[in-house]
Amino acid sequence: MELLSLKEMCNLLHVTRRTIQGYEQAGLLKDVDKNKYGHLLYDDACLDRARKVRYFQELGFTLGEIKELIDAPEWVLREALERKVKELMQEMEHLRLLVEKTEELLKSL
Amino acid sequence: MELLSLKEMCNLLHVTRRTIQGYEQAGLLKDVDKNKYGHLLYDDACLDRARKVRYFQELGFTLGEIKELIDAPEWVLREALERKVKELMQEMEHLRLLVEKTEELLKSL
DNA sequence: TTGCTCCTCACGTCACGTGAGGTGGC
DNA sequence: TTGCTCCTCACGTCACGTGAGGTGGC
Repeated sequence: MELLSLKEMCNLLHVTRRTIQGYEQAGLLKDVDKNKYGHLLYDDACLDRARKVRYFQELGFTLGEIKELIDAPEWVLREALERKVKELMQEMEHLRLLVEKTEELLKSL
Repeated sequence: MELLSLKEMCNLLHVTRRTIQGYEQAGLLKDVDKNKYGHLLYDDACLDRARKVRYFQELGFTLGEIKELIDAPEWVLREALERKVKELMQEMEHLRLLVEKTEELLKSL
């Protein structure tokens, strides 16, 4: 199996090494091995997992919440996602009003 | 002139005293007086200013950016707001796609 | 004296950013 | 030896949260 270096992971995920380190500190991710120079190595399962974390973060979950969700049974995930979708829709509506208000303000400047 | 207590400010703005303290530390707000017991007092100009800060925060500006903006000439404000509106619209589009993707995911669960 | 509210520090939190100090192949 | 990359701490940042310790009127 081809293993990925930390740098390759970072490039694929568009994050810095510090972000990956943060995931490790949060107990979300772990290198599968190190090469003879001590360089960190990851496999495809790690990559998938890191992508999942990224996706949950985009949805607005904290790393702590993600830790509870990422290996949770499906109904837990489902409920969390449904709640989050509602929150995001409210946030979008809030942003819409804010943009509207700001465009009015810009006209009056 | 009727002065407002810190508590009244907080209630009107729906923020905690710590938030107001943060504004003061950032150099954005200052009490106009203290009563004989040392309690902080604010006037209507403070309230307006705090509301402005809140509004800028909702738009996504940091306290540091707000410090640059709040007393800036109109064209500086205009440019900043126009940029921010564009950012917010991109963010809204991103959220829309994210919600769409998540609703698809929910169907498949 | 007790209970309540207000004050001013000041450390904690979250998700990283940003060096510091050290290692190993080229 | 120099330059480059990688490593592991560990303090810094941002906008507050959350006590700690002290004051004053009731």
